[in-house]
Amino acid sequence: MRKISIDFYQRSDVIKIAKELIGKILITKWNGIETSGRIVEVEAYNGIVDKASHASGGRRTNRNEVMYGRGGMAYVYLCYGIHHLFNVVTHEEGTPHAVLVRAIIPVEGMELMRRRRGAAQFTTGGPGTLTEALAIRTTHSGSDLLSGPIGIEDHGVKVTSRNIVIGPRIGVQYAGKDALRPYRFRLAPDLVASLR
DNA sequence: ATACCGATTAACT
DNA sequence: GTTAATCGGTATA
Repeated sequence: MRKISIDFYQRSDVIKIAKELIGKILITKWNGIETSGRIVEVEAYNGIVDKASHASGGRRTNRNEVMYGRGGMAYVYLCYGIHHLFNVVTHEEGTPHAVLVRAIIPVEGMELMRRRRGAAQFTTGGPGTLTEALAIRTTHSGSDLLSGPIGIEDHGVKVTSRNIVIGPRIGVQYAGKDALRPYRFRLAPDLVASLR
């Protein structure tokens, strides 16, 4: 039940951090009420050299400014004008690394998440649906994961590299050869089933 | 000012 | 397999 420390986020290897985020608990707390889920799928975005990243080539805009801040903050942006996508900013200030959280397994606050999703049966298996379940919006971009309403905790579930399936990232065809890089990580399906 | 596109999703055929 | 939804970023003028 402990919040992940600042040192975890500020390391330089975004691939390693992405893998280690698998199995951790993403929590939001609004008005004293918590909802949470276990992270089961992520993607790493490797800074200015990564054509799939919003910071590709050193691009710096109002939207992605928080990526250039220190690790341990939330980067939330609007995708396709509809979906709020949540990222964990990593590395130290000045290096725009980030990890996109693509899927969670609901843990706490099922009823509230169900209501937010607006369906009798709801899923949190996509980057846009998990933010809806946890009520994360673009206005929360820049939120501090150590002191703010969005946080990540380690509840002691052990995940080894053998339990992680690696593949190319989704929806980044425009990135040329960078689209093929093995930067997508998900918990092995049998483990996902056992934790659900 | 105008046009095009995207780190997606749910509801179709 | 296809498509509408919907808006900020980016490029072009």
